[in-house]
Amino acid sequence: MSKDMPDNPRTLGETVTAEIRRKLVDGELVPGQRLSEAALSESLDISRNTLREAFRVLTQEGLLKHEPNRGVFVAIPDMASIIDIYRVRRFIECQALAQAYPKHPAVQRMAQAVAAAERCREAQDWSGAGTANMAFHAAIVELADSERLNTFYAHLSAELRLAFGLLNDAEFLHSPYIDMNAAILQRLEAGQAQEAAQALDAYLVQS
Amino acid sequence: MSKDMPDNPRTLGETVTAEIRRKLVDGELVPGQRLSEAALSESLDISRNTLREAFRVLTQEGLLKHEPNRGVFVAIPDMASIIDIYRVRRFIECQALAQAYPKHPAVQRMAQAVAAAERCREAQDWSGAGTANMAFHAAIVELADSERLNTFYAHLSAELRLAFGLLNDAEFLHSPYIDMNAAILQRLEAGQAQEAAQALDAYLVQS
DNA sequence: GCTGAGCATATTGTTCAACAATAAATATTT
DNA sequence: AAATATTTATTGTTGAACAATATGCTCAGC
Repeated sequence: MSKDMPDNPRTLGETVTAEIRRKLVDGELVPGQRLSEAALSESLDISRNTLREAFRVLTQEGLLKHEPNRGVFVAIPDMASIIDIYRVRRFIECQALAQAYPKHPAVQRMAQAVAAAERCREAQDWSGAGTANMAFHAAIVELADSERLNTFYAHLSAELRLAFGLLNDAEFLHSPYIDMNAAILQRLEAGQAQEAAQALDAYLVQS
Repeated sequence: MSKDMPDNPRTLGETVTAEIRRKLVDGELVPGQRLSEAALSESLDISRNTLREAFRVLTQEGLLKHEPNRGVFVAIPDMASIIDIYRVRRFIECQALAQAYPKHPAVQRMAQAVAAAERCREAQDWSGAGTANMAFHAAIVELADSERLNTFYAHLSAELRLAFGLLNDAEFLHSPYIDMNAAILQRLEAGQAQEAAQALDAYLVQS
């Protein structure tokens, strides 16, 4: 996946950063909530200093908001932010699709994501379908073959999950688009990159 | 400019982060160099804990590299990184240009950058010309109207300045492209966004 | 001379306790 | 009630301490 989120967190700071990040995207910490240094550090059984280092990283990722002398808060993705994220997604994903060549290894990952989503729909596992959908779009970005673009997209994705953590109608959001993803994949595999990009554009524009 | 680099650093940590960032892009700290916590914290007259917070931020920006239990080093932009950065630049800037509409406020900033670069060339101020060139490309990204894209590009830009800090043939790098920038601007203002994007593509592809 | 095991040393990782600086809440005065 | 002063809680920052780890060194043993 991405390089800036090591699988083996060698240091405690990295471990706790990953843990808080997970709580954020999983909705255990809700937007706007204030994160007290004293309370959280005791709750996680770490020192305040170590927690503050994690705060800086997550703030840089856009998941937290740091207001000097006031504290850190879970980022509140306002409408402008959501619009901005979708604009960037459209900007990046469409171009990645349009300039992709059909034999790219990421195409296989797109296919796997589509298959997984269809399996999840079968099993009524909408949460899993959502995850598969996100994997699909991440794979699209991988078509561009840029490490930096991938990690950037990972940050966007996390921010988006934070935004949609509350309105959790996962079915309404993801289910109708499983077929759309399949159609996009099909066109790309057929060498119709432009058409695939156009389909994705229509998909993202209405969101 | 960008929102993640406040002009009024309210906290000491932000101040020192900005200061180290400046030293990095100005070449006072060279790639590969190890940054001792003890030495730097004493040199900057701050505590180790505050310095470590700054380290986390700059590591997240890609300017430093953190090796657990070994220390932090100035990032060494290898050839792969430089290629990656140029790939992303081409990816983003070309699309931003292609989909731009000529009356966008950022066009004015592009024009200002071109004018400044020509003035600098007149005065043999190649460092200033380089800065103007960077402002030109930043303005191109602004055409896309995305705050996140802008800050992402700012990070790329800083990383690039870090990479080119040593091989400081600023004239060779920037001077020949002043006219190219002017040509791009001219085409964009004439409503020929596609042609402008193509010119930029050729420009970036050879780098 | 070379290799490897074990020890010494320096640096980072982490914690703790304290105090300064600031903002929010509360009380006081007009 | 409005403005001002004061209290209080939280963050900002520091310094010191100790644990954990990597590096370099010493010294057998061949």
